[in-house]
Amino acid sequence: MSEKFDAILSSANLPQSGGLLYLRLRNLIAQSIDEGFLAPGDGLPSERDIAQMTGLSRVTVRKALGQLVSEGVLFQRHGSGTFVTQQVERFEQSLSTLTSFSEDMARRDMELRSQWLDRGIYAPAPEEMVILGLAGDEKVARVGRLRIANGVPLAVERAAIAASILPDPQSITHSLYAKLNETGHRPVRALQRIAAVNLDQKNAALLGVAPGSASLRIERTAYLASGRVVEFTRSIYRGDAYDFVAELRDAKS
Amino acid sequence: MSEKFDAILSSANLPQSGGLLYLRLRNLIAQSIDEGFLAPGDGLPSERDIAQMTGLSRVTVRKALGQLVSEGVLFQRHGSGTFVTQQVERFEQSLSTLTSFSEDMARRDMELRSQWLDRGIYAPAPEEMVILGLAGDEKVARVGRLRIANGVPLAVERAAIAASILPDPQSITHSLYAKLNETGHRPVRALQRIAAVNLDQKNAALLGVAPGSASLRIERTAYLASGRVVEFTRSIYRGDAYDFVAELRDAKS
DNA sequence: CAGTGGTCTAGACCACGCC
DNA sequence: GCGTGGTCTAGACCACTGT
Repeated sequence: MSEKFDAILSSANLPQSGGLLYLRLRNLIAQSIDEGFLAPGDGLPSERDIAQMTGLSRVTVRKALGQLVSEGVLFQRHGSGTFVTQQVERFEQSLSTLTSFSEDMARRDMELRSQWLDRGIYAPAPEEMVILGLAGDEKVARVGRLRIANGVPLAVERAAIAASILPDPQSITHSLYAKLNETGHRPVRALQRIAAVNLDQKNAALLGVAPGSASLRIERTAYLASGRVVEFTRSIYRGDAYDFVAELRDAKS
Repeated sequence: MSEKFDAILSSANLPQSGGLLYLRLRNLIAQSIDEGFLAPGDGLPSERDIAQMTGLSRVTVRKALGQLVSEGVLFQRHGSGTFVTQQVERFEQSLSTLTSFSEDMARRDMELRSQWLDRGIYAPAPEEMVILGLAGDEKVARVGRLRIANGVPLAVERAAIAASILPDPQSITHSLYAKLNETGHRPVRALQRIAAVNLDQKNAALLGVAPGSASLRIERTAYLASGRVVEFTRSIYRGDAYDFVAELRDAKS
């Protein structure tokens, strides 16, 4: 198990030559993975063993490992060990056609699961009143889901819809858009705002990745043909699992 | 200076009650900022002072501060101190029209500067040969720039163009697209792939943010009217400074 | 229960900024 | 020169996982 490491680590004479110790160890491990000495799923020696092998303190070893964990190269399981991350399959989503997550995955032949985080009628937050154009006494339906494809959590999706349009959020079984379709409230147009954010602890736990991992926050405002706002959704997509693809055309043509 | 902190920190009796120490300190500071006790630009006491005030070790204080730094709430300057982050102005970019960074900023009346990272003719990498459709002996022009708007570094942009289209990259002064326009090689269509990634150390240093900060990596492949690929650009945009906006339409309409 | 990662301490020295 | 953050050490104890 750790003979492999003895070769990798001792050959490099870490304490010699210039540079910061934790960075040299970090690069050594990263390089070993790049060159295939360490394969995805492989376990590393314990932090204490690495410290002894390299002659570094455990704190310094932890700093090197911690940086690779925050970059998504390694992951650690309390009480179990440190391992090389399995590359997850990346998904693509178009930024020009308007489809829901469920429809998108069905087209790809993925096994999609959802875990309900929230599904009910609430008094609207000020933000929701403004965006959805709610009257003072109107309620809002909130639908929050964790989206899981082939067993991998991909996104946290929280939608808000006027209760007058969706009075019974509990009745949604699969697709929100399918439900809106039934009642003639399917949106025909949407604006999406995309930003990169570091995951907070709560969303990181839901998505099964390290806090601070890069993710895409997408705020979508969807409109009916009449121009009325029908849906406002704020989603968090795992950065390591999702690509968004857009086609641009020359403004002058 | 630190009387304010004495009140904040001592009133909370950190070492008492449950929970992890570094998280309690982290939350205490975050809360102080949320509630306005600490304003953007304000300095915090030194790590050693905070340690003494709270009765924690400096390592633990650093762990609490480090988490807030990685979230972009605080920033630290070596030899100077720890400060509350100034909110940077966010920029929006459309994902439906094809414009270059220079043109985009000029429209906004921003003072744009570029710092050259790279500008020359090279032997192409395999990836470049495939994407740009280069012959075996054809060279590639690389144009790498750090984009700075109103003094704030916003993006790292690295473009690759066939040398037969852009034989003299040194002659570019401002806009790459303006240059391509001159020689009749302006792209009319582009595909963009957008992903969220954690910044590595090098790009983080260029953009002036903490390593690990969330950023948007955008790979753009641009096409001439003839269908030939004219440009492949890989850019890194600061996540805290950029929103991308897309308009979606129903596939069925 | 043995081994793992997670937290925490009390020190030390270095590198940088500012006066 | 003095104070700041940045690195590093040698230990300790806790919490979780596996057998």
